[in-house]
Parts: sequence; C-alpha cells; structure tokens
Amino acid sequence: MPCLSCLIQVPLAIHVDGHRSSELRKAISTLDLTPHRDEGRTRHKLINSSLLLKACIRSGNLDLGKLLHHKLIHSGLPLDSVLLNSLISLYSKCGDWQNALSIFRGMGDMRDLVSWSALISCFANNTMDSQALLTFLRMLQSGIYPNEYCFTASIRSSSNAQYFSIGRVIFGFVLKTGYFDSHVCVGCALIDMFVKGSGDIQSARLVFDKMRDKNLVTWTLMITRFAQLGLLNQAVDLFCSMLVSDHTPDRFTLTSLLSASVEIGFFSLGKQLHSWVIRSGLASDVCVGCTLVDMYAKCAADDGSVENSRKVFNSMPRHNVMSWTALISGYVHGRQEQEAMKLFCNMLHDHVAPNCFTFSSVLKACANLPDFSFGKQLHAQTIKQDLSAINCVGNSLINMYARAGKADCARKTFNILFEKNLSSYNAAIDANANSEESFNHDIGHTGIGPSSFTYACLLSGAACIGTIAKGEQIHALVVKSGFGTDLCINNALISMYSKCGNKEAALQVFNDMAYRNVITWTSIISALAKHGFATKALELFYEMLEIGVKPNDVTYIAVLSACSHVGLIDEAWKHFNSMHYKYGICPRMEHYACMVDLLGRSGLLLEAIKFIYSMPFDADALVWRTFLGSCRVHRNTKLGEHAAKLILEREPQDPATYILLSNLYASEGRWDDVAAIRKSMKQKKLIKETGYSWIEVDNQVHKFHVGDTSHPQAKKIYDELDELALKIKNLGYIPNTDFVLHDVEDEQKGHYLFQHSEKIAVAFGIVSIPKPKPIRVFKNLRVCGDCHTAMKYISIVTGREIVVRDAYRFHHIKNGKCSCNDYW
DNA sequence: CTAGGGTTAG
Repeated sequence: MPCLSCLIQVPLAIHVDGHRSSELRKAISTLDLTPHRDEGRTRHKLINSSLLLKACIRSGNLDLGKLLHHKLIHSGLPLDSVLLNSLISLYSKCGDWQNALSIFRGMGDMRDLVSWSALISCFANNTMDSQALLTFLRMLQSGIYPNEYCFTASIRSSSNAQYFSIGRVIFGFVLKTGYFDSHVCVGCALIDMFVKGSGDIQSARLVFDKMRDKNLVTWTLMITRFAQLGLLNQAVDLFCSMLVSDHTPDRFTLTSLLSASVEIGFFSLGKQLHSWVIRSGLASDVCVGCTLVDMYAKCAADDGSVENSRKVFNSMPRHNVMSWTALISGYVHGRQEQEAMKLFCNMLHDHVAPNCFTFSSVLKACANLPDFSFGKQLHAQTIKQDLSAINCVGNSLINMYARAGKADCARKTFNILFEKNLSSYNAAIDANANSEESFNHDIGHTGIGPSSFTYACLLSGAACIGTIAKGEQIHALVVKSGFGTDLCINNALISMYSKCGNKEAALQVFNDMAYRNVITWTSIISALAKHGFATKALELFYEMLEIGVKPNDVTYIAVLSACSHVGLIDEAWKHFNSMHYKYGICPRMEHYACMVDLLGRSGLLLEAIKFIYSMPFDADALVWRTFLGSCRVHRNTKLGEHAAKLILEREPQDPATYILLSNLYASEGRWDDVAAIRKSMKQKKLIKETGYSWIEVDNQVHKFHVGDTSHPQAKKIYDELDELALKIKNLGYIPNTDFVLHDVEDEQKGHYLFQHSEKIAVAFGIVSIPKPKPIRVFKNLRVCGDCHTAMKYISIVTGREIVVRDAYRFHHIKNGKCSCNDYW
C-alpha cells in the first residue's frame, strides 16, 4: 500500500472556475477607487464596484468580495444603498451574519425595503429563524410594507416546526395581499413550510394545486418532496403530469427521482430514467452522473456486477468527490476491497480531495483487509482533516477497530465523537463485545432507542463472556421491547445460549421460531456440533436440505466440525466432496482445516499431511496449527516439528506455536528442548497467552489464574480441592503429569496439577452453586487433559454435571463420561 | 441590490 500522506495534500487547492476567477481578481485589484472631484466619475466608480461585487456573489467567490469590501472602506467613497445592500448579501452567503448585521445597523436612514429583505434572508439562510421573524416584525412596525422577498424569507423561517403557527399567520397575510398568485417563489416557500414545518404533504400538494403559475422549479420541488418522503408513486405520477403540461425535466428533477428510486431499491425505474437522461443530453451533468454511478453501484447486489457503475463513471466528462465516492462505495459493498483501495489512490492522484463519505467507505474496506496498517494511515488522515469526530467517519473507524479487535482504540474514537447516534453506540458495543465493558454503555440514558442490531451486539457480547445471566436479561428485554420475533436477534439468541453452555435453551429458541433462514440453521447445527451432539446436528442439516434451504460456506464448516468432533470420517468426506458440485461452494482454508482436524484427531497423520499437500492452494498457519495439535495428541514429534517450522515461516511471532511445540517436547521428557524454546521466546519477547478460567455465580463473573489465591473464598476453595483430590484418587484417578512442564518430582507435579485454573473454578462452583444446577466453567485456552480426566471423576464423586467451554468446544461431563467421548 | 429545486456513509 502506498503512503497516504504523499498522496493527500491538505488543504487541497480549490479550482472553481479558475479562468474567470483570475479575471475577476485582476479587475478588483486594479480597480482605482480614489475619490474624484468630478461627481460623475465618482458615481461611475461606484457602479463599477457594484457590478464587480455582484459578480463575486454570483460566482460564489466570497474571498474576492471581501477584498473588494476592504478596498471600498479604505477608499473614502460615499457608499450608496445599492452597494451596501449587496454587501449584506455577500456576508449573508458567507455565513458571516455579524458583518451583515453591522452593515445594516450602520446604514441608518439609508435602509430601504431591499436592506430589510436582505437582512431577513440573511437570518433565514443561517438558521436563525427567530431573528428572521423578529426582523420581519420590526420592519412591519417601522411602517414598511413587505414585498415578495420578505415573504419568502420569513415563510422559510417558519418551516422550523417551532414557528409553524407563525407561518400559518403569514400564509393568511400572503393570501390577502395577492402575492401568492403573483410570485412563484412565495408558493414554493409555502410548500416547504407545510412539508418541513408540520410534515403535512397533503396541504403542500393543495398549495401546489392552487398555484396559478407553476414553473419547472415548482414542479421539481413538489416531485422531490414526494420522493424524499418515500412516496415514489405520487412522485412518478406528478412527473408524468409535468411532462403532459409541457415542462422538460432538468438535472434537478432527474437526480431527485433517481436517488429516490435507488433509496427504495426500485432499480427498474432508475434504469428507465437513465434512458431519459441519455436522450435529453443530461448525461454530461456531474450530479446526474453521480446519481447514476451510485444507482448501478447499489444495484450491483441484484445484477452481480459493479461494471455498469464503472461504465457510467468512465463515460462522465468530469469527476468530483461524489462520483469517485459512489464508485468506490460500490466496490466496497461488493467486497472488492483491493479494487476500492486502488480507485481511492487513483482519485488522490487526480487531485480530488476525499470527504467524510469517502473516508467512511474506504475505512469500511480497510476493516475487511488483512493488513491493518492502511487503516491506521487513514485514521491519521481523518484527524489531519478534522473529520475523525464526525459521525459517519467516526462510526466507520470504530467499526474498523472492532474488527481488528482493538477495543481500546475503538473506545478512544468513540469518546471524541461530536455527536453520538445509534450507530455510534452499536459500533462501540460491538467493539467491546468481548469484554464486560460493553454492558456499561448504558444506551438507556441517551434517549436513543436501541435497535435490533444493538440487541444482537449485546447478545454476542454476553456469548463471548459466557455470562448466561446477562444473556437472559437481554433476552427478557428483547421480548419486552417487541423484538421477540426479529430474525437476527433470534439467531443471536441461539448462539448466545449455545456459547453460554445452555444447549437446551438454544434448541428452545430454534423450535419457537416462525421464520428461519440459513443463518438460523447454521447456528443451531454449529451449536449442536460444539456440544458434541453430532448426530442431532447432521439430522438437522438433512432436514434443512429437505425443506429447501440452501446451505452456505459457514453451514459446511459447522457440518464438517460436527463430523470432526465425533470422528465421522466417511460422512465428512461425503459433505466435503459434495459442497462444490451440489451447491457451488468452493472449500476455503477453514474447510480444509476442518478435514485436517478430522484426519489428525483420528490419528491418520500421514493421510492428513498428504491431504495438506494436495490442497489447491498453499496451506496457511491455521491448517498447520491444526495439524500440529494432532501431532501433540498422538505424540508424533517428527511431524510436529515439521509443522511448527512451517507455521513459524508464516507467522514468526506466534507464541501459540512455540507453546504447542514445547508441550510436544515436554510430553516426551525432552526438557532441554523445552528450555531452548522458552529461551528463544524470551529473546523474541513473545508472551504466552496466560490461561485462565471463569465461572458465573449469582450474576457475577469470577476469574481464576493458575494457583490463584486472590479470591476472598480461596481457603474454602482449596479445602474443597484437597478433599476432591483425595476422593478421586481413591476411585482410581492417576495424575497425568505430561501436562506439567517443569522437570520436577512426580509427587510435586501432582500438586501443580491441582492448581490449574479450571480445577479451581470447578471447586468454586461446587461450593457455591446448589445441586442440581450444572456447573458451567469457561476457559480461554484448550482444557488441559489431566483436568478433563479429573473432572470426569469429580462428576462421579459429587454427582454434579460439569459443562466446560474451552477455546474449541464444549464438554458436557456427567457420571464420569464426557460428551466429547475423549475425542478432542 | 433582496427569494425557490438535486447527489455521496452506517
């Protein structure tokens, strides 16, 4: 990826009509404004200034206007009302109402009707509606009779719902004066007053129908308001009436209709309008072009290709930020991130400055890119351009950090947002879903109601931590707030209950659902697979196929892992081979990894390695890590070393591989090799992910490390552990000291084993959770083999059911047996 | 000299 700061020059020079603006600048700077004793000559100078000022206002070149103002003040010329009124208008358009007002105040007796109109418009333009209406009132009080300009401006200010009642009074006034019939602009303002001030499109339509003279602008305005309210039928009807009454639609009419049809996904209408655009010669208009690029980009999901969007883009004579952004967004939505980033660079090469929408889109692409560095560069650029705190950019940044697992960066970005909307909260909740912090985003106090996405994120957060109490609370909230039948939420509920260890509740949700999609089926199949109920999982898979739900790539991962967890080799081969020819799904790396896992677990190490080398693409670290895990279980150091070497070639900084290899050496008593690995890890400053376990008791999550004595009830827990150790030894439990890495006496090793975090968590569960509730323990890494054995004995001596969720799967341990059949 | 309509993100 290229370096962004080389490409983006901040601030970018604005070339607005460069040719004419340079002429204007020359005319202003060479303008001689020294007063002349001949009155006629002085008058001529004032007229010239007035003409130049008008040119500045019309071309929107406000800087040159200010320059001219400056020259006029210092010239000592006696400025007339026409010039001063123009200056008010200039400042009004700059948003500089203070200067406009001070000119107005300085005018004294020179104020005329135009000055008042200009000031009222100035307040109306700058969303100072109360000031506009007060100025209108003051004007009436000082005995000046309003004209159509004053009416349009004050009606515009009454479009603010707060002042709608004043607007109705002005409406009555207008009807009496006859301005309604004689001036189109007044009618237009009234249409907007009803739509924006009270959402009353019917009255707006009535105003429209009663207008005597209607021009193109009036028709377009009415059509646009219908379109913006989603009333596309009425907009199209009106469009037809407009054609019948012999008005030719222009670029405004068409962009407005086009964007409305895109908004509701009515692409066939959009395509018809495109043909109109071509016939009417509007295709060269930048704005119309932008909307068309956007339309074809958005209907790419329907016709499967961004190419049409690109064709329109290529045919445009000129481009701006919007056309670039529309096309880039199309590629981002089509998951062609590389192409989107390429276009983004092209856009910068073309000296088009990105805006907040562009950043929002490209950041979304970055969230899906494996390389995180480009996203960080973009973040820096948004900060440089003061855009990072704007909603649409900030929310995308939070999403990106959420994807990258950088919850702290996401939180920092969230904190500096100017204004937090529902998307911001959802993004932040999503980013922190893996930590308890997500529940501290108290959306209830913000006045923003939660959406189904909010609940889905909260549920996935609860699922990650495994806090079933929180999960149940959210479930209750979902039902209470009327989201009980929402498909996405129900899917999230299935995986929440599954990941919290309550397979029955997951099935309950599944059975109660009236509508199910492929995600629903995949979730339940995957849930059953992880809990060791492969037969039931496959049954549901066949049921799903029978009722005609088409499986996707994720479904097959669930199916293959179901087979893998119980060692159904033939069944797995059947599905692996059929996924492509039956459903056109190409096996991805993850599918191959599932097969390697299956073969490896079954001890078919040679077949597994043959399979890896027969893959159509180079196996990645995930595949080799899976294989290495099997080598450890089946104690094949030679193949294990081979796998580890290949993983470290791909991911030299991966501590998990060192640990797996070191465990492999340890199980063979090769302590020198273990020490060498530890030393090399230390040199590389790699930190092993520390193992820990947790358990939820009375709504509280209790977390334990190896040999943890920090818990307030530590004494009680260790007493229980001692007692359990004694009981299960009598039953025949022999500590498996392979799982202790230190080169110490066996007696000592047994002692270390009883300090493992999962055993501590189980002991705590036994003393604090009453029978017959199951004890649900969670571990961040894979559960240790000795702990697994010990827990089976513990389930016998205590008569308790123990459910362990480790990094890979669930173990339901009851009466000395585990749902994984010791096959893990 | 003062007034009215359109496009892009999640």
